[in-house]
Amino acid sequence: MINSRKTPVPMKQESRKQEIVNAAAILFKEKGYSAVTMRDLATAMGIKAASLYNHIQSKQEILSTIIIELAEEFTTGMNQIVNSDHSAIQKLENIISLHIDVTLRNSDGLASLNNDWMHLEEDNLLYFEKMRNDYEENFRQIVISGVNTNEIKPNNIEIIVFSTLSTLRTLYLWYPKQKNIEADMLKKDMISVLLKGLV
Amino acid sequence: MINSRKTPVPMKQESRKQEIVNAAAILFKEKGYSAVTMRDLATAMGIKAASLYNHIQSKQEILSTIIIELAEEFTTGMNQIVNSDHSAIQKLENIISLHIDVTLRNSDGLASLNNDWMHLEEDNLLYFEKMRNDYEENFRQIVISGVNTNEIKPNNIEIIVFSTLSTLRTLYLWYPKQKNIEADMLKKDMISVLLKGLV
DNA sequence: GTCTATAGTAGGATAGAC
DNA sequence: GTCTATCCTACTATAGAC
Repeated sequence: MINSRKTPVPMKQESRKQEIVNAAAILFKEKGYSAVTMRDLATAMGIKAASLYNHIQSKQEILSTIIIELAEEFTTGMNQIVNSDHSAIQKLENIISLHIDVTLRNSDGLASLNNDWMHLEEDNLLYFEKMRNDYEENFRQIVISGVNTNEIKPNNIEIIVFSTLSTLRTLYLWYPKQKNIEADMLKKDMISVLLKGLV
Repeated sequence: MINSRKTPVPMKQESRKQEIVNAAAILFKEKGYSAVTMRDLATAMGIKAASLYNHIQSKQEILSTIIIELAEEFTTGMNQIVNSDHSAIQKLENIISLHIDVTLRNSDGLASLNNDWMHLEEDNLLYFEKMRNDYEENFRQIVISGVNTNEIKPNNIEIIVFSTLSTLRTLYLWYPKQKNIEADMLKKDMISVLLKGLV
């Protein structure tokens, strides 16, 4: 709920809810959704558990806020890439770039997206699974078109899709540990390693 | 139920505990350690929760049985590879092979090793973390030696280590979905994709 | 080896005072 | 917006009968 007051306010509404969501993402990353209690979260916020419910409706709402927002970000980014008229290799480079951008902006939330999506309920679970499947299928089709145009070596398609996606999906685990690496350098090196190989 | 008789039987002791551990690994893979209850596990085994405690001491013991055994398997395998006199590339190929072998044998347990190790307690947590750090450091040193002998392109070392390990560590998520791929073919293709690149 | 019954604790969430 | 108090449910684990 954005701007739910009588007097209109310039910007940055609902920041208390966002603070809770951000704090929750950090805890979910450390222990997983199921192992984090509302009391843990309240302690991290410096308040009591009951007070959380003035800002959020349920623990489940926190999880879906984290995950659905990120999944939509990936979906939007992928759609732009798919609808561009770049080569397959350029599209893959843009996908790597997309993952790095999202990881820099919200690496905590990506932990939930990767490990706790199965705790989403009802419609949100179905919605997430559809976005995830579509994302993978778009990725696969880009790889296939790259093989067809001889841009990509004709290895087993599924292994290419899996190995590349698994690296991009676990960036969130690794990036925060790297102290002195800039986004542009990271993109360049990831493209080099993922697309051009080690040897 | 195997071997539940008065007369002693040659081999395969404690199989009831192993059945419980195996059933638990499947459930832990689906929902994570914290979200799986002893009632869930008992239902999967076709008994009541209280009956589980005739075979195991605690839920925690199940988790540590799954994880520590696998971690020791990786540690043993890595030590053999490190102490061999192969080239860096050959060592990396053997590491890929090790991961594929372990994944084929126990892909369910690998989910716990990857996602639920932080729920280990006390000594087991420290023991696990030491094995994991040592494993990564051994991996890193092999990559470094490969760069020094010009076997491996001098990209950012950490990116090479991270991208390769993240693919190998998430094999368990992907392999069971592949119907018609044999271990040898998988090894060959993984080596090709991970070491020689896509382009 | 499995059962019923239950102890003891901790979880998500609500009511109502301030 | 936060608090205290509390409800109700569900959890891990134990005791003791069969």
